[in-house]
Amino acid sequence: MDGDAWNHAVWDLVDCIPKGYVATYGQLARILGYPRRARHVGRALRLSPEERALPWHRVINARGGISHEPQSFGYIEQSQLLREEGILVNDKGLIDLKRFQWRP
DNA sequence: CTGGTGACGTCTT
DNA sequence: GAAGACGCCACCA
Repeated sequence: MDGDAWNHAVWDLVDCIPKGYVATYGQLARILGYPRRARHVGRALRLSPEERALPWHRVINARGGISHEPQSFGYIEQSQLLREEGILVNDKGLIDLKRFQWRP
C-alpha cells in the first residue's frame, strides 16, 4: 500500500460516511486494515484535493473531538458543517460518539 | 542519514 | 479527568 493508493483508499472510505454521522481517524484506519495508522488518515485528508469535495468534517478523533486548534479556521468550519447536518457539537467541540458515530 | 513533526490512539500514573 | 510515555510512519529540512 503506497502513499497514493492509501490516500485514495481513505478518500473513497470517507465518501461512504453518511450525512449526519461521524467516524474517527482510528476507526477508518482499522477498516482499511491498518489499525495503528490513524495519523495517516489525517494526512490523507490534509492532502485531499478541493474538487474531491469530501465530507472531511465527518472525521473526528477518538475522544469525539475536533482535531484542530479551537478558534482556528478549520475548527470553526468543521463545527459549523457538522451542526448544519444535525450533529450536536458542544461548546468544547465534543460530539457524543454513542449517538453519532457511523457503524458500517 | 538523522531528527522533528503531525487533521491520532492506547496505556499507565 | 489530566498528563505523560510510547507506538506508528510518511514526509521533509
